[in-house]
Amino acid sequence: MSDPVWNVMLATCPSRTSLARVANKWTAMIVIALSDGAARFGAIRDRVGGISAKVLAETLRDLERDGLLTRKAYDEMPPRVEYDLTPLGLTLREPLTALGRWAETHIAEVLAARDEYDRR
Amino acid sequence: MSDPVWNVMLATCPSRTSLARVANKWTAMIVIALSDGAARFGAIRDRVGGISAKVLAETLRDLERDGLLTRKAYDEMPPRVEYDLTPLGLTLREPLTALGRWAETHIAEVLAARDEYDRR
DNA sequence: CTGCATCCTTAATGATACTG
DNA sequence: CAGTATCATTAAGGATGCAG
Repeated sequence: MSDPVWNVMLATCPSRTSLARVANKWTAMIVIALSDGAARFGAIRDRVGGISAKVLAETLRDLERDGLLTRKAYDEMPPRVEYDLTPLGLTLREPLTALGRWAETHIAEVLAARDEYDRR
Repeated sequence: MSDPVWNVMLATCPSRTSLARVANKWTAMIVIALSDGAARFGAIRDRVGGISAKVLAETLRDLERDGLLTRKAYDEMPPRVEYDLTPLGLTLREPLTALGRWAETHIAEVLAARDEYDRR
């Protein structure tokens, strides 16, 4: 028996939920923030500019649930929690850092396009 | 004079707005839908399962504004409008189809991870 | 057919305060 | 430090009707 034929273009295909999680700016930035290895909650928050503790905690929980990263809480005071990409999460590093680089590489063209569009 | 050093990890960097547009499920699916060439509004809506006319029209306008696709309205009745990726938009084809394939390829692992997470 | 306008509902995010 | 809880705000999305 082979797998179902997953297709993200179908509204009801389970793979759609996965695309929604992965094609997401917070996911992209968190994966980028973890590209060099494990990091603590506070370090991730510092790296992902503008993210609130609430959104970060929620997104990290979602990513852990989807098997993209691990959460390791040390029983210390004050608390220390480390997040790290799983092997599955590591497979996202390339496509998502590529998207981040795309945004940086082409922003000048995008800004120019917006400017021209808005002048009409 | 060189360009500013764009960095999507900075909340106020203009490239962040570009990442937000590009790391987005609707954007990904629309780019995928246009991978084989120009398509009409209705054809895109049919290919991107579950998208409403409103969201599609809004997203297409945003993508046109950012210079990622062109919109060509023919003066006919009933109307016909064709959308096509620009050279800039074409550079997104690879990273975004890669994300779509990722979602389809790894959804089984993701579902298994969710299952295990939820059983705790 | 391809939208836009409107209204409505839901989801995402932000702000603040607080606890182990 | 790493969250959670709560409340308020904003953005995203859906439904319907209508127009060129």
